[in-house]
Amino acid sequence: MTAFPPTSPAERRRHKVRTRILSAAETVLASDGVDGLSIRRLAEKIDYSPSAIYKYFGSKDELVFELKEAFFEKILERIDHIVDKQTPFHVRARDCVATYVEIAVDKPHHYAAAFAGQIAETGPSEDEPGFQDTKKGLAFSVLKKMVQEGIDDGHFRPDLNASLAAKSIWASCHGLAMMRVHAPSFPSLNPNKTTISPEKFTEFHADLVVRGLEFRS
Amino acid sequence: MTAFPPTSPAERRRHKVRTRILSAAETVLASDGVDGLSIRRLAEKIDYSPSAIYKYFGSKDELVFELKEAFFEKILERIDHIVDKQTPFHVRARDCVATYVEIAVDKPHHYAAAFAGQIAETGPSEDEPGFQDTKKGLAFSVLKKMVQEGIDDGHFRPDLNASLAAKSIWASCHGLAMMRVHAPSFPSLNPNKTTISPEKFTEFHADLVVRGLEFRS
DNA sequence: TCAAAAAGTAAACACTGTTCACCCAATTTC
DNA sequence: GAAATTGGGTGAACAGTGTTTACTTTTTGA
Repeated sequence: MTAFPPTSPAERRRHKVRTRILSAAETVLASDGVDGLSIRRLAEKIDYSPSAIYKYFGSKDELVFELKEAFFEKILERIDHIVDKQTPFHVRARDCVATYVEIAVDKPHHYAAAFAGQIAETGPSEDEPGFQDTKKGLAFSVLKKMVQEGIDDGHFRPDLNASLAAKSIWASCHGLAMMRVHAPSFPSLNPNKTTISPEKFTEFHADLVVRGLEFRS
Repeated sequence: MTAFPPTSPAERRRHKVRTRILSAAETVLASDGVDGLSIRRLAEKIDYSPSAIYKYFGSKDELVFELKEAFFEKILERIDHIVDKQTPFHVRARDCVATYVEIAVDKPHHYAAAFAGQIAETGPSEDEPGFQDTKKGLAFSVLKKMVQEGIDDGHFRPDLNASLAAKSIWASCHGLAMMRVHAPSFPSLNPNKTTISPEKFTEFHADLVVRGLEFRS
């Protein structure tokens, strides 16, 4: 259990090495993905032996998990920033969707890795032990709060369950993010006539998602 | 280039071995995912040497690609069957979404593998060379046709572009499918009060997706 | 029948994550 | 201060992986 912030020189040194490993891993992940991120390659980058890594991380998965957490923390910050703005509600809502997707596209390997754990691993299933505390979980609760606001203010259907709606939104965002990550030219590159930039398409998608929730008289 | 259907005894034998490999691979993929699917394990299962596999498939990726194609063919069949039904439009639309997700959940490893290729591989980006011919591409065109029908019949907004709308729908389906694949208890297991079955949630999601497209006076 | 082509194989290459026994230096305890 | 204990760091090994190469056997076609 490495204390944070580090106090003793020993802990401080340990923390420093840990950080060196993590930032080396961060670079490799960004450029070559989780498959290109090998312990040996990491060790070489920081001039240690491969086995040394295991004095700091129990396994590769554990190491990658920390990278994912940091990534979601960054997403969380960006989204939080948008939610706090004083722009009209539907603009904020659309911006959240669009921003989420753009971050994913910006760091495709990070995003893919974040959701490519072993099947049956921790997805955004609320109330699973620990999920609330994870950065992913925090991001979700922010989203949920905004949906609740939309319901309370009459923008969204009053019969909506905020938690379920938020999950549906997340799923829709996730889907587009994945599509764009795995096919950068999505939705199209050289089509019949439907020439539209990925960014524009993301806005279009965001609009549809929000529309689905809106109250209609 | 193995001809199909096979004519000569040689080709017939070759085809038989190929099929044996594929069906062994199919079983392993279903139970242990693409990571558990190793050439050596496959070879052992069919009592061949590992290198023998390479006389039938150029690489593991090539082999897996065929499994994915077969999988999408199955999806296509199911969806096609729904589209052809004479039920009300919005029922059909919702059923398509729900069915797509349920198939994914039914064969989680298949679905995950189908979309977990190298980043920047073939996603549903129309008009990329060959995409139209792939099973994935075919499935997409079926979806697009249904959306067009929805527009023409006044169920959907008349200003919609069928191709873009179809892609948005697909993204939303894909997102939920991925969520449910990676977190089987999604949307929730033991929540505060929001007890809802995954199936019910999928219906809810499908409903939202369709709503986003609907015409409102 | 005999040459050519195809099918199948063992062994190796270059990787992977992980563990083990060991060494050495720093820290803690007496 | 000396002895003992901890913790960082290492090389070598284990058990895997996809793939290639050289080689042998079988089957095919003229």
